Amino acid sequence: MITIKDVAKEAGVGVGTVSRYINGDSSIKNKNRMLIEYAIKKLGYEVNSIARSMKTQKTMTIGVVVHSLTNMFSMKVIEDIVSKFGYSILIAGCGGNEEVQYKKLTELKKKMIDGFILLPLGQNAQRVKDIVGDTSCILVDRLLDENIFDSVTVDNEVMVYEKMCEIIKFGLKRIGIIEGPDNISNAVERKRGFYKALLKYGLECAVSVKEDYSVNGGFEGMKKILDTDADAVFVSNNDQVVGALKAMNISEKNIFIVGFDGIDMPWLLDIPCSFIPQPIEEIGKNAAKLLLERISNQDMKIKNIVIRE
Amino acid sequence: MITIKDVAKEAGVGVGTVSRYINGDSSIKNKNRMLIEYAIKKLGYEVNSIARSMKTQKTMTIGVVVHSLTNMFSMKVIEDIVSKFGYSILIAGCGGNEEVQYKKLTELKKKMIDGFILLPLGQNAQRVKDIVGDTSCILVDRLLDENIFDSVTVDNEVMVYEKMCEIIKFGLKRIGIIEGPDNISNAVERKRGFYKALLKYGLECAVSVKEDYSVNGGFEGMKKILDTDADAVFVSNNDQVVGALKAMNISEKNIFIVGFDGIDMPWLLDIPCSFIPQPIEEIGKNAAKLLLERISNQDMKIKNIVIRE
DNA sequence: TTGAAAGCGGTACCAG
DNA sequence: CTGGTACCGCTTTCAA
Repeated sequence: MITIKDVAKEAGVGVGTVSRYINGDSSIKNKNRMLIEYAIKKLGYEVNSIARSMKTQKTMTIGVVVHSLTNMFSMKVIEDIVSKFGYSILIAGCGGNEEVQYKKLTELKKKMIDGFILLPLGQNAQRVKDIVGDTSCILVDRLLDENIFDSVTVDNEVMVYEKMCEIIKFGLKRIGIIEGPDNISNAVERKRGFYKALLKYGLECAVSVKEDYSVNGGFEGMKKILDTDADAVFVSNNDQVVGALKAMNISEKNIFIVGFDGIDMPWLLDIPCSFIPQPIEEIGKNAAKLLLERISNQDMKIKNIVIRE
Repeated sequence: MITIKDVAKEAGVGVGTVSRYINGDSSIKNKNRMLIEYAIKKLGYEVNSIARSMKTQKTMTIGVVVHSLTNMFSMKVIEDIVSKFGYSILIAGCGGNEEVQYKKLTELKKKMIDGFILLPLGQNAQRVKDIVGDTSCILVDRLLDENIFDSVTVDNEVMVYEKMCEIIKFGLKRIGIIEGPDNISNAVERKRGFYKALLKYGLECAVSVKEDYSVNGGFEGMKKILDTDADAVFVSNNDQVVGALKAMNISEKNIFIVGFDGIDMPWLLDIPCSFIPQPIEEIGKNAAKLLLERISNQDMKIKNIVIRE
C-alpha cells in the first residue's frame, strides 16, 4: 500500500506538506505542489480513509438501521443527499427482531459512524440512547417511548382518517380493520385515525383483528375478516397488504381493501382497493437533511418533523 | 471515549493484556481476567473497530455497489450471510450512471473495505480492476468485457427461451420485443433466448425496439409496440415492465406481456401477462458466499457461477 | 503470562 | 511555507 510517506519521499518533501496538499491547503509553494502531484500520479497513491478517521475521529459514514431490509424505503434518496456531502452509508437490517437491532446499533457504533438513521423496532428509547451515546441519531417512521431523538414521521392519524372518510362516503358501511402491534407508534396512530372516521359517520367497526406487521400477519388477519360479513377492511401496513391480497386471492369473496402504503400500481389490479401512499421520498430527504444538520450542530434543540400529505 | 488504555489503568494491567483479553486469548491469569472484565463493565468500554482496522488492515466491511438503489434485490440475503461472519455492508448506488459507479468504487476502496459485490454498469472490466486493485470483487447479474472477476449470474438465454416457447405454444404468434441496451450482457443474452424460441417455431419477430433499462424506456417502447398489430411482447427487464404496463394502461389495446422479472403477484393483475422470476435469493446467497470464499482465499481460480432455474 | 514499545497511515502543531 | 514529530486506539512482537 502506497502511503503519504512514500509520496513525501518520492517528491522530496515532508509528510506534513503532502498532507496539506491532500487536504487542499492553498499555502503550498507551486514547485512542491507539482512535485507532489507528480509523485501521487506516479505512485498511484490514494488516501486511506481509515487512517484519517483515526486521527480526525470522523468516518464520514452514516449508519442506517432498518427493522427489515426488504422494506428498503428511500435508501436511494438518503444516499443521494448524504453522498453529496461526502458521506457513505453502512446499512444493517434487523429481520424484525428487536434484539438484533440493538446488536446492529452496537456494531455500527464501534465502527465510529458519524450518525444514525434508525427505523426502529420496539419502544425502548433509553436502550437505544445507551448504545448510540452522543452519536447523532434520527428516528424515521416510528417513535419511541421518550422524545429524546430527532425524528421524521408522517401524520398517520390524519392520513388514515381522511382516506376512511372518503371510503365511507363512497358507500361502504361494514368496515373491518387489521391493526398493527400496539408497541409500534404508527400502528396506534393509524388505528386512531380509523376509529375517528367511523365515529364521525356513526359507524361501528365491523370486525377488528390485531396482527404483526408482516405478510403472514396480513394473511391470517384477512382470513378472519373474510369469515365475517364485512364489505371492506383497513390494513395497517404494506406487508400486511401483501398478505391480505394473498388471502383474498385464495378465497371466493372479494372485499374492498384500504391499505396503508400498499401496491405501486393499484390501477393494474383486478380488485377493488385503494392505498394511502407513503411520501417516502419526502421522508428520506428530510431524514438525511436533519441528520446532517444534527451532526453539524450537536446543540440544536430536538426536532420532530411530521410530514403532512 | 474510553480506550483500552483507560481499561488497563483501571484494571492495573498493561494494554497488551487487555488487548489479548478482548481478542479471546486464553493465556490470561484468572485474576487479571476478572480485573479487566470488571474495568470494562465499569467504564463501559467498547472496542474501536477503526483503530483495530488500522493495525489489522481489515475493516470487516464489504462494499455493495449497485447500478441503482431502487433495484435493491437481495440485499437482505447478502446481509444475512455476511453478517454471520461479522461483516458489515457499505452500500452505494450509481443512479444508472457509469462514471458515478467508478467514483463510488474509488470511495469505498479508500475506506479499505475487504471486498466488493458489484452489480455493474458498462462493460469496462479493466477500469474496474484498476480501481479495486487486489480487493476481492464479485460481479452479480451482469458481466464485463473480460472474465477477470468472479461472478454470479442467471442463465438468461435459457430462461427466456423456455418461457417464450411456452407462450408460443399457448397460441401467440405476432410477438414483439423491447430489447435492453447492447452493452449490458444480460440484455444480449435475453434477446438471444427470445429469437431462438421464435426461430424454433418458424416465427418472425413482429416488431423490435431497443430501449434503456428504465421505466421510461419501457413506456416509450411499449407505445411503439402498441402501434403495431403485435399480440404479445417480451420486455427485457423489470423497470421496463413497469413502464410497459403504464403505457398499456393509457391505451385501449391490451396485448400479452412477457416480462423478465416483473411484478410480484401477477395473479392480481387485470391483464394477460406472465413473468420470468429472478431467483434473487439464490443470487444473493451465492454472491455473498463466493465473496467470503474469495476473501479467505485470494489464490482461488476465478469462479463464474451460473444459476439455472 | 505479562508490560513496554513499535508501528498501522494519517493530521496538526510547532519551531524555523 | 515547511519538515519534524507527537499523537489517534489498537495489535503484536520481544524480552522479561
